[in-house]
Amino acid sequence: MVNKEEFRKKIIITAGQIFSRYGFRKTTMDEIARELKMGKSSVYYYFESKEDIFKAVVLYEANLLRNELTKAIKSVESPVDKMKNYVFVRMKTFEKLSNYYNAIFDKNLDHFDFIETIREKYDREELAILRLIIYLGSRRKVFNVANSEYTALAIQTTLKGLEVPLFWKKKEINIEERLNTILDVLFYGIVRKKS
Amino acid sequence: MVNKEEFRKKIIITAGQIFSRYGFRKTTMDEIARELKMGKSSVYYYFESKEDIFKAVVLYEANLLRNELTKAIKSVESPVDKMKNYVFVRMKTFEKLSNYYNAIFDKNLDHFDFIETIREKYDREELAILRLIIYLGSRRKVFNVANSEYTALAIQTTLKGLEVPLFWKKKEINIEERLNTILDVLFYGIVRKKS
DNA sequence: CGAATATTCGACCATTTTGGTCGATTTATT
DNA sequence: AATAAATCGACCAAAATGGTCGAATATTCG
Repeated sequence: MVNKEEFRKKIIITAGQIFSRYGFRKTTMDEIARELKMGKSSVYYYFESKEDIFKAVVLYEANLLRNELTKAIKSVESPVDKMKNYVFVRMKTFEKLSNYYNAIFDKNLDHFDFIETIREKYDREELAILRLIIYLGSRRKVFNVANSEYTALAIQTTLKGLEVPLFWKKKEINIEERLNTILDVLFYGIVRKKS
Repeated sequence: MVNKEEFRKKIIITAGQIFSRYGFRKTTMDEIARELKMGKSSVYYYFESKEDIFKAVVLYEANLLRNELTKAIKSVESPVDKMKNYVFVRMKTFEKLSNYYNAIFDKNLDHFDFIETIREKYDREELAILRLIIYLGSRRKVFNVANSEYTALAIQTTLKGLEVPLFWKKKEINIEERLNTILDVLFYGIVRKKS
């Protein structure tokens, strides 16, 4: 193999797909190896355990999410649009990164220590982004908030509340609609009233 | 328990949900029992084996499908509408009855003898329905076919071809659109040209 | 080339999981 | 109270599973 890292990535992606279908528990190392068309022992050449692969998958997805998010807020100028984009992309992307999502939110699943670490890290990062957007909006007199820190925290709480029902997407809730409503509510309380 | 049959049905429905999530193989008897809030041995009081439950689930879903279909063609009068409804409902319902669907079409899954039997039976029934619709349309001079039997067979083939890609619904194919197109094609070759 | 290194693989193992059983216990019926 | 219906926990043999190891095969490099 030309690049060992490249191969690890391939394993991560393939394993990620299987994990997202069956969950960590019900996914077999043989299954992963079979899908990769290689012997099980060969997979162990790249990762030292099943948990290790899962960890890499979750990390990979978490990074994906962060990239999407930074891209999303960079793509627009106004703070309102930044906030809108952030919420939308966060939601849409979460839908796909089911391993990251499940790892963090599914209580029934096995919980590893590293997940807590990752969760905390990304919570912190998210808070920083939100704080920045709010601060920017505040500076431009578009937002009217007393304290960026606490406001960011409040918004993050809202977003977290939004995550769980995501799992019930089977029901015919129009997610766009719902997001827009939430954004409206958010802005209605946040946007400086004219005059 | 008031009614033993009633309880069997409850097991069938619950087990059906789990089967549809994990497949036959990866579903555990303990899991089914746990979801039903009863001991595993109690489940065995109603069914004699895991395969037995699966059989019942598939049969149950197959019946559901048939009911939906007969209802659908009875709800309208014109042969064209009957045909339209039939194709639509068949498609929509298949999406939900994943156990029946998988049992029949997923080659990777374990295959039991009883599945073949069920498949053949419902193939025969479907053919009869199609034949009837075509015959009716033919009689009313709406359809123009030489032989109901063979035409029904041809349509069934088309429907079967449509089933497999259903599984790839992840892709953004607009299923309504596609169905309509197929129906158009179907009718364009079938409907008697005016004058 | 040939030695050293990287990669793959099949066979194997210890432990866990799992479908299924059984006798005992509890609950409902007569 | 006696019988039958239903539930359950403990248990088991067989299968599945995560992981190991040494050998085999490719690849790199002096």
